[in-house]
Amino acid sequence: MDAQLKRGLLDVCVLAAIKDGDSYGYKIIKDLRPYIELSESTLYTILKRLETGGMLTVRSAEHEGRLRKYYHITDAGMRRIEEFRSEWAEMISVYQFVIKEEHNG
Amino acid sequence: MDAQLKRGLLDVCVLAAIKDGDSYGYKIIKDLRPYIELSESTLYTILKRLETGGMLTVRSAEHEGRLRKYYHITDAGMRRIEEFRSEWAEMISVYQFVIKEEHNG
DNA sequence: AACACATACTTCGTGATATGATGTATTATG
DNA sequence: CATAATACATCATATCACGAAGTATGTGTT
Repeated sequence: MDAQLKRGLLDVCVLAAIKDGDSYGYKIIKDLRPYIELSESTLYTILKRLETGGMLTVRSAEHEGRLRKYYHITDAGMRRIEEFRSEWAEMISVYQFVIKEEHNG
Repeated sequence: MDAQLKRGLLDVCVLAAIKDGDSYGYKIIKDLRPYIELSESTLYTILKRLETGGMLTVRSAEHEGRLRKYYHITDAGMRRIEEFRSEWAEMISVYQFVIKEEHNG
């Protein structure tokens, strides 16, 4: 997908990936892969931003010797997803304007 | 609308604004206003980028003493709009993932 | 005449951000 | 024992939207 189009979706996709249960970086990337591709550097940047913005909280846990950081969505994060629903309506209106055909007789 | 969400739409909106007839900067802003808000500095940046990318051509003309630069969409520009239609399908799939509800019994 | 406002395009600096490259460390697989 | 997969971290870079400020002309108001 076009890099610019992705920009508005990434944050909310990451939130959606943890909204039904805590998850961690590597898993989030794999879960999102069917819908949207993102690299590790991109994801960790996003996770940091979402944490700073109070959209999620982090907890470190050891899993089979390896460190894992589990991300948990907050109320603000859930509200962000709801907000996206409203924004989608605007998106549709823009989409329809873009693909609108002129009447040619 | 969210600034990041706009990013993927702006280029294609500007193309759509000239696809049914040549237009100029100030008019494009007004025509797009009901759908998406953009400032002059943003628009002229976009127009320059689209010109460089071969999506449109420019022609200067005087209109009542004032300079106007009319923008004309190219075949590549039209193809960009068609491409957006395909991207939209991906967008919908992302949207559905984001708003999907878990089955809670 | 003086002033505000709309039209019309231009340039500059800044902040946000996606991404590749690179690094560290452990476990699993052949 | 080498390779891949897992897992997180940091840095430099390029793209880009946008506010601010500037130049210039026409229109409307008092």
